[in-house]
Amino acid sequence: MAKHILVVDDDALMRRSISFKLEQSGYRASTAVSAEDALALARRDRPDLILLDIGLPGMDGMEALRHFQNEIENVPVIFVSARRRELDTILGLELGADDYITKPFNPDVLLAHVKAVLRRTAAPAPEPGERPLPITVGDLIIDPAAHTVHVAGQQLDLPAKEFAVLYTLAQEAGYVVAMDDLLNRVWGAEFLGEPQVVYVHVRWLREKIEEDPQKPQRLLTVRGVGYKLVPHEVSKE
Amino acid sequence: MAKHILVVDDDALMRRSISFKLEQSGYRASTAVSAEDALALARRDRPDLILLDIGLPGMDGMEALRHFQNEIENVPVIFVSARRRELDTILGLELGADDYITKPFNPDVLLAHVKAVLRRTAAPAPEPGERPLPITVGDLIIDPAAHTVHVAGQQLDLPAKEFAVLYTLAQEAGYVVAMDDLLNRVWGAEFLGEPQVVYVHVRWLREKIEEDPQKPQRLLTVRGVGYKLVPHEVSKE
DNA sequence: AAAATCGCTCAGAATCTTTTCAGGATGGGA
DNA sequence: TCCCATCCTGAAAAGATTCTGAGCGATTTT
Repeated sequence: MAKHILVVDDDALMRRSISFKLEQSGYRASTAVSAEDALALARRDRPDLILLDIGLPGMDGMEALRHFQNEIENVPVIFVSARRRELDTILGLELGADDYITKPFNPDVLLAHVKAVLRRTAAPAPEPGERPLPITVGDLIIDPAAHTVHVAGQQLDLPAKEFAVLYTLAQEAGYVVAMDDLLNRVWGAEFLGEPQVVYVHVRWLREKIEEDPQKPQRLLTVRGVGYKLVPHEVSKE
Repeated sequence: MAKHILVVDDDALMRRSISFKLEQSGYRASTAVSAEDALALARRDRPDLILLDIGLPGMDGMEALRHFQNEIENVPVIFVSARRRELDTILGLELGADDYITKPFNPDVLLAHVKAVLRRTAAPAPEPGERPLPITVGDLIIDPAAHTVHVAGQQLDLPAKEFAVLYTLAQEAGYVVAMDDLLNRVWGAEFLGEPQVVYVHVRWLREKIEEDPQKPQRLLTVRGVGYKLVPHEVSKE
């Protein structure tokens, strides 16, 4: 069964080209010019995914998002932000969008996001209000909900970025996370700065979670590839 | 190896200064005066990124963009627009390019955008379920996701190139991989160096995975052809 | 206001990898 | 057996990557 995707954008050309691309890829696309229209449409014919432009006249994106999530059960929403505006994207994600993408974007990239979100939301029905679970890696416990980290029993306070790095690595515990991946996931795809930031944050992290930061046991670098977080049990005597 | 960037602009000075900056930063740049030329060139030598001027005579930017995206698989494109004015006209069609930048621009800013686009298009988020699986060959276990190798229970850390060689051989375990194949798959088709590098890496590898590097049991050379990786169970006493 | 924190950049140093080089071994066909 | 392309070896050069310490704004805390 073809997934139904609702495209909400006030720009006609945009609507047309997005829905063209989607249909070409086997989805069923419907379009709406405004959030109001979109809501009406969605109530009649529940979409599996909504592509929502933020810069809508009338009801704005944020508000629309709230309505969608109240009225339509469990609909993933991808924000499409009109300009490079970090604020939008961050706010959108905190408000509950499942993903975002900023214009201009490559149609293939859009498609990739659509697929990813559909896959992610399809499998494990995420209970609303369910908190992300803490991740344990050896004697490390990283709790994203509480934003806390425990190392060998001790609680740690980490700045936001450091936490994000650690959490990202923890999600792939045991596996290497490539430098680029790390940058994309922690700093976002729009990040224009130097990749060296990673070194610095890793260093600070190590100063906090490693016994001997010079000889990391938990947060290892895989030269030429990236970093990985591995379990480390305290050696017992 | 060095990423290939295709610069399309009808202004010679522009072409030269952009490609100079790119090459100076370690990229391989080629240039084209027109969209037609660019297409021809791109078909012969697939670029990793295209910097496309919008205000081209002849085939215009949008049309060129469409051609590129149809004909060249998955090529990210950055629009370079001559004026704010022009940009507005395409902002209506924000679908298509991966990024844009307006003239005049600071070369460093251009570079930052190039890097960012390459980064975000390079790494396809490694979905947890889609990690490459470890390969077992005798008492060797090669796990690309963790970037680890186990020989008879012992964990090994291998540098990137060595790992790549081993992994490539492991993928064809039991069969010979020709020298040329190995070079292509590990070093890429555009490798200009001496094929001797392979000997050296094989040697490093043998020193790590063979009990007696002089008498290889796992990584065998097939004279005149290449190398092969074969299972080797430790003889038990 | 001063002080502390955070995120980032920078440049030089330290480290590790990769390649090259030159000579020596080796093995298989003539 | 002899020869020669093919491989191997050790060492050194060349190249990349990562680590460090320091410093700078911006923001928040005191």
